[in-house]
Amino acid sequence: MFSKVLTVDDLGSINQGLNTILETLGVKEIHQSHYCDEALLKIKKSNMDGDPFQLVITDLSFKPDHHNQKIVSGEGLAEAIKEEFPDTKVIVYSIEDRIHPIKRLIQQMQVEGYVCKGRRGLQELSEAIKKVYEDQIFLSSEVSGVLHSNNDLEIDDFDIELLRQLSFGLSQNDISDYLKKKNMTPSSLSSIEKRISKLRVQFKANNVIHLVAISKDLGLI
Amino acid sequence: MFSKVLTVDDLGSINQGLNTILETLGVKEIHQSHYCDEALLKIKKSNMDGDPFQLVITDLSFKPDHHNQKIVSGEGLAEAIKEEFPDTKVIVYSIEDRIHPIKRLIQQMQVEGYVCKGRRGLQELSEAIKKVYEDQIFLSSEVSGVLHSNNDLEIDDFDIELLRQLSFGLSQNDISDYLKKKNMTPSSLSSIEKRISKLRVQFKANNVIHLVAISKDLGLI
DNA sequence: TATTTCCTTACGGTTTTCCACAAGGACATT
DNA sequence: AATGTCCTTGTGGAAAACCGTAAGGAAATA
Repeated sequence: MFSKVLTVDDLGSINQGLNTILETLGVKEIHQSHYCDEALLKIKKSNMDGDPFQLVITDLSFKPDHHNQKIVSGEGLAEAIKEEFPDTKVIVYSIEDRIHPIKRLIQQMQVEGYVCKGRRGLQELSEAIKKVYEDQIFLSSEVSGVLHSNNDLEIDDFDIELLRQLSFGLSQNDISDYLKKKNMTPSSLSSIEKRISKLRVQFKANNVIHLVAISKDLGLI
Repeated sequence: MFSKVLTVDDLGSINQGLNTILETLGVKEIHQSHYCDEALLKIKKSNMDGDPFQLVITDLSFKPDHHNQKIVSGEGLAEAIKEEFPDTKVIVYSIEDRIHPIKRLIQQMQVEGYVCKGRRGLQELSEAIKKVYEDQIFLSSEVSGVLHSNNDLEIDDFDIELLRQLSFGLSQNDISDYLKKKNMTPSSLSSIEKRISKLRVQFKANNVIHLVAISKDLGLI
């Protein structure tokens, strides 16, 4: 079993349930952080000392504070960890149950596990830790369909940016001008119409309002 | 101090931090529920037995389950409690930090306190319990501006319904027809345009897409 | 009763979105 | 070189949204 684990959340108190799980599994050293920046520092230090954390368990959402933090979310933390210390295993443990952000964590950030907080959260977290220790990926039963549902596989960064600009209230003409100014392609009004139309078909949206609402519900934007 | 308190969340394990707070404050009887329906049953029973819960502390979001529940959210639970047992104090303790849902809890549901989960969550919860015991209302510092910001005071149920229908992809014409069919007033296309225009001004939205996006961010819909 | 105010409804004109079709260019295959 | 495919861009017309103006009606006020 892992011998040195870091847990990161913004509870402001020790997370007793989580600690108990880790102790039960035989983890010797259990450390805690309440801030992402502090967590990353601890991880760096442990690596410099030659005694790195083998596993990091982090929440996703951290409330802002009077302290200004560079990293403000578990997603950012996961990204930073995987960039600098790709061998450190990461399990994300959060209330989030929307497909897209989780897919992003697994596919882009390459985290080893995702567990939904909730009724079976701690049980699943225990399973997740065991699986990850055996070099497997673990996904909560609630979101196990994430990797197979190729519903939004063909949605690229351009689409996301398009949806974001739309949700900011730009007209399709505005977006076209914006893209032309930045010399990005495609930028024609016609192309933008086409993309939006494609997205609307994919998400079965009646119009752009509906499309943006769906995108927000899915956590796409 | 309260002597009999019920806590409701879907953690699936005892919430040790919360229990400790309650014990420290001198609460004798601490009960727990993991489902809203079960919580309401316990409250009913305690009232029938002549030994009612004096305070209920509940989360807002409960993950659905294989059990089908009548009440699926803390908001519904608060509503049911206040309807049937208006003397029972209710404090909501949740991650939610959007203004509107919280305003709704305080103003519509008449709950006595709202505490944001987060860094200072448990400390604030302790303060909240003491305040509520003294017949005062308590709001987390994060959301203390809620009651004064009269930004959306003049938004009524019609507006909400309008925004919801828009987010479902109905055209303004569709909505007009829908309202006419239900003999609801106003129902004319012109009135709908007017309402939407008013909302757009209030929220400084460039178009309906923007308006719906903002409404979703605020938790209005 | 007369007046004011507010809300609903209607109408016309402009802008934007929606949609089908078509032309041009980049790239790979034959 | 010729062909086909994919992507980008353009065009035109119908539908919907946007915006100002105005008429009608209900309730409150004088």
